[in-house]
Amino acid sequence: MNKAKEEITNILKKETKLKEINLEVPKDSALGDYAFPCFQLSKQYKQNPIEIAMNLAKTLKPTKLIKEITEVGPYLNFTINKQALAESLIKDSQKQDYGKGKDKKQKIMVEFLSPNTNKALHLGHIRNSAIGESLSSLLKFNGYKIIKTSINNDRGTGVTEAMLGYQKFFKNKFPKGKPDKFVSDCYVAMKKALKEQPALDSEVKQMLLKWEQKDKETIDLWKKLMKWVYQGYKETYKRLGISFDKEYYESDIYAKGKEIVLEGLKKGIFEKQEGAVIAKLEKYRIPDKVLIKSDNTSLYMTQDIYLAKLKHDEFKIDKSIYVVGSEQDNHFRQLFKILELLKFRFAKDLFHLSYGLVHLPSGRMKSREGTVVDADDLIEETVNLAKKEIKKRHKDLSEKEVNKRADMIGIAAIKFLMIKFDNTTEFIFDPAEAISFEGETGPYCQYAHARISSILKKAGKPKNSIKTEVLNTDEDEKVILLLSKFPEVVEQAAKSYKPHLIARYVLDLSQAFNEFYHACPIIQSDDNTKNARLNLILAVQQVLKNGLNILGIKAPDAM
RNA sequence: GGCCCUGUAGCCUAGUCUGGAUAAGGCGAUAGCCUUCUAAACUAUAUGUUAAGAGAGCUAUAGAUCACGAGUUCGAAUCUCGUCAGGGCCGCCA
Repeated sequence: MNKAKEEITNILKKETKLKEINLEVPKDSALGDYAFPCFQLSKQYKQNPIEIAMNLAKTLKPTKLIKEITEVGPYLNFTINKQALAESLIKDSQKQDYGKGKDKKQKIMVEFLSPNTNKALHLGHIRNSAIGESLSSLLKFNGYKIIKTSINNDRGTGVTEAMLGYQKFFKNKFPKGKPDKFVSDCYVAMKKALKEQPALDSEVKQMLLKWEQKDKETIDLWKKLMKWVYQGYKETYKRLGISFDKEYYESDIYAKGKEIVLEGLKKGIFEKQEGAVIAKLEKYRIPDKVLIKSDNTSLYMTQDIYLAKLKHDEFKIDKSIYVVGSEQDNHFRQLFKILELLKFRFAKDLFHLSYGLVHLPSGRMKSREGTVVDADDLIEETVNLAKKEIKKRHKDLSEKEVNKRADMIGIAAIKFLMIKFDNTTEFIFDPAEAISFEGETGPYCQYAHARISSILKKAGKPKNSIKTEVLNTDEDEKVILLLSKFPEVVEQAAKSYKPHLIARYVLDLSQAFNEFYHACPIIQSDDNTKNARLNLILAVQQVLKNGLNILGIKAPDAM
């Protein structure tokens, strides 16, 4: 909480004896910066809220930080003395660790991306990883120790279909372009063949069986394809800034978990029906779930039970977050309930961060039909557009520099688009919006940062001592107030696992800065004002950078 | 059929958890700004002038029955119930 808000809370607590003070922000900033609605006291005081507000306004005295306390109807409004607030704030917020939370001494594991390794990454993976990465950075910034993980679903029907597709249609060929795309081609070709000749299905089953029996030829083929896929992924990960502390592989653990389930069966937690082991969950208003198939093989769920335990055993984590799309809401409700029934202590520390699917204008993406937006293509397209824009503005940059900037800007545009909505929001992917750099976009925020850099470069480093009283226009004050709120925003976003709150904040700050920039001369002002404003924008620059960093977006000095 | 999520200007969203003042932002539309730090030319070398261009900038205006109906409350976009519409999931896929 910033100092001004803290002071208001303390004053009100002392006066009203309330334990919790819920302050609001007035709709109109002319009314004040914080408001205390007095309705909540009217029962206790047996007075109407307007009178209470009047009395409080008389009793409470302004302080150094609180310039004015006024009553407007039933509201008690507080106007902050921004110049006083700015005194320590500007210095504080120029530091790299401004907004950082205290060390929470807790370890959180964040699982995200978790691709099926029979195909290249698509648009959905971009949203997933943008959320996963930004959530991880956010929690880390807030003081948690973070372990990022992904489980590669590298076996099963899909992977086998890609393998058979390779054998049937691409035998002895090698990838020409990006190797994961080549594997996608094998998969899609096989899917197409299966549609035309459903009888081929038995060949898939046979090959899967051979794989499970560790038939050498089959395993070699599998290894070959997986190598290609990971080669391709590695490139995309690097470009998007995705990294993991630990990667799991379904092929290592897919058969495990059965023991846990069988033990549960023995204890009567699960039931056997028609040869399959089933968790009866309907009394919890969750659909029942098969845990071991009647052919005695396991399922994704079986493995997930094991993996949940493995994560806790291996890393001694305090919390486990799964970033997975909303289509699997039920899967995780089932998983968490099952783990609870099995009496694992960590069952209460699991959280499914569900996010809405990304649709295409033509409908839902289906990779088996090839109707997806490929991740690399999307990046390429956006980066190319950024390149054009850069060349329009700068004629004398080296090709290398243009490419570097274009990468930074294009990827910022994509990531920001993926994070700026609340995670539950589904959206229809509009290519024009993805490559737009105006309005509520990543490049807009980057531009604010770059602009500040360019001003500072021209003006030089400001002096340390600041006369904050000159920062007295509406625009100055708006920026100061926003700067003071950054730590609360981080806290709130981390608490609720909502990275989009950071995106919103960065937008607000960029906007406030741009308004300020247009209204308030900096370099042309008198020395005191110039120095104070340079210090102010230095603070804005740092906070923008901190915010963008959390979102996995680079803060450029020029663009 | 059951369960979960969503419904806010022409369009996209924030706000909903934790009820509070005139419902906020972006796109698009319309009308402007022409610089101070982007940028060209000129000479009078100026915080200059000029035609233009550019715009990851800014300002203003218009645009909302917060899906609909009821309830709770001093007060509802927000909580509860119902209806409608869209999306997702529903025992041996992930």
